[in-house]
Amino acid sequence: MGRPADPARRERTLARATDYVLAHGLAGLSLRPLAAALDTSPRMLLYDFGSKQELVAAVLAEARRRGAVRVAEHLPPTTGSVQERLRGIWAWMSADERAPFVRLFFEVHADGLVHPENYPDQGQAITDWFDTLGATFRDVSSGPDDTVTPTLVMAVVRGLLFDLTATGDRHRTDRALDRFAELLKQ
Amino acid sequence: MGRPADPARRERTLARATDYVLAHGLAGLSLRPLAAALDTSPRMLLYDFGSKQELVAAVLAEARRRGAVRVAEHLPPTTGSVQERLRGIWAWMSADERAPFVRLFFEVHADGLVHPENYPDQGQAITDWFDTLGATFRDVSSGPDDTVTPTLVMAVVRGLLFDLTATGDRHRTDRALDRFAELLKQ
DNA sequence: GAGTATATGGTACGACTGTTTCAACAACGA
DNA sequence: TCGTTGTTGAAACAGTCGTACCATATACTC
Repeated sequence: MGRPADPARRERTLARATDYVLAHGLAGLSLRPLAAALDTSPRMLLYDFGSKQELVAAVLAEARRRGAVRVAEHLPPTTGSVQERLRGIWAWMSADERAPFVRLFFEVHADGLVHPENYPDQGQAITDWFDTLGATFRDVSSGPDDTVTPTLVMAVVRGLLFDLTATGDRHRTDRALDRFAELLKQ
Repeated sequence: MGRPADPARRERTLARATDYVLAHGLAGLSLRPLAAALDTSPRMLLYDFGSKQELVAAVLAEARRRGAVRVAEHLPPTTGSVQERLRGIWAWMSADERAPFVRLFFEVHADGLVHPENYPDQGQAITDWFDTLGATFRDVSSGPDDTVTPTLVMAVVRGLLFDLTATGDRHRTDRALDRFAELLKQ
């Protein structure tokens, strides 16, 4: 009895809040501007999420969920040469459409270095890639549970993303990835 | 005439403030706690630096200065094999003593992605490494002004640092660097 | 209608923020 | 001693932050 709950409201708010965080970043996030942009109120944000910390956690989970879906859609199984696969991963991750996601990625990592207690699953997010990439680069791995190849591939991608986002020099970073692909081929 | 100025005070404060930022990070930096830790007052910090923004800029310049000195001291010219040089760079950059510096490095990069206007020389800091590393890996470069090799080497180091700081898995990251060294050797 | 649970708005609290203002003190030359 | 310049403390200002409190509105069952 009583008024029926409306769980869709929270979901709708979460989706729009995730858009907002992807657009504006995590660092300066504040309830009042966020609420204003979402046509709601700080009161309702706390009503739905309990606290800012829980809201942020929900937003990050949602962002990661979106990213995982896109990755699953995009990464095909082992087809083509090593270079083609590597170039595909790089082209997709470094595309302009991924920029907000990449930015949030770096932001969370940096904040996690200062406040590790807030991100209990930070390591998990990194190592999760290994299952995906381990399968993709099985033919250049030293074994079925080779973690070294995925580690190196992801390090190159992340390191070049770091460079690209800081310098904007796409030509140089693209060529560096090609060089890595050549090295890996041998 | 009048009381003589004491420029040493500002220098002393800057040095200790840099220690503090390296220890506590940039994100939550606040004048009152900083002043308390430095046995001074917010009043004096603004007196010496004009504003918080200028103080931060001075601290970052000082941190970069310290880093540059250490790098210059540590990186010898081209001696030993490619693997030895690469392993030396990695061992030095991933050492525990460098952790505060690395953390600040990632923090500045992340903040620069959200507020590029505050870091006009962000790209510069990246490309500065090329002169240093270009010289160190001259024998595997395709030419005297090859920027691709330094870009790739730095991407691997930064990417693995990202991984190491997030997961703490030194064994796996060490092995990934070794794998890269083998690839580069060929 | 009453009863009840959910959903909101408005407002204020206490703790912070960077910065300013006003006053006083300290060290020098004349 | 006096004027001058550099230094410093205390307090306040105007703003923002997350959050709690209180009232009210809404939508349902009985």
